[in-house]
Amino acid sequence: MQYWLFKTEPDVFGIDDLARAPDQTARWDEIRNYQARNSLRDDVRVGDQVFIYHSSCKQVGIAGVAEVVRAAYPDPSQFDPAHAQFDVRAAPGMPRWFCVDVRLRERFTQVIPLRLLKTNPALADMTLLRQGRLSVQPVSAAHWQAVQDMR
DNA sequence: GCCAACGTTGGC
DNA sequence: GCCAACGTTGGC
Repeated sequence: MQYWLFKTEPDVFGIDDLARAPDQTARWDEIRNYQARNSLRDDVRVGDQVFIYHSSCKQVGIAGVAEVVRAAYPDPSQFDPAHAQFDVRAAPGMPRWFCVDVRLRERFTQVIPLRLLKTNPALADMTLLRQGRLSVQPVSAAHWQAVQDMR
């Protein structure tokens, strides 16, 4: 079992939307970054635990935990010409982008702010703080625990 | 809205 | 394969 951090913009789809989704389960899609894609496609497995991170919003930070319930499959949005994330270079049978399904496990009573994460020495070399723009990133067991300890 | 950091594209 | 130009992310 591995740990991850997935970013999302709550104005588009946040942890509250996940909580309201049928079976509190949703497709994690529209990832259009190769490094993130490679993680999704090759390394994210059913049962992996995921921090849900809210970006580009009022309360930037880690909002809760989800669990991967379906491993990588082709992201349908890439094939839909009406979709903003349509990719003309992709074709069914030759998908370029992948998605997974996640189920909510826990919504933190308070978002753990990025501002606070930055002050924790135990997180100094966490990918989130080092490579700010990666939308799917692995989290070490030590970093996972250090974040949990900040709740 | 600004802008730094980083990712992608495409000519050569 | 290099790298300039351009596009995007995301905190502030």
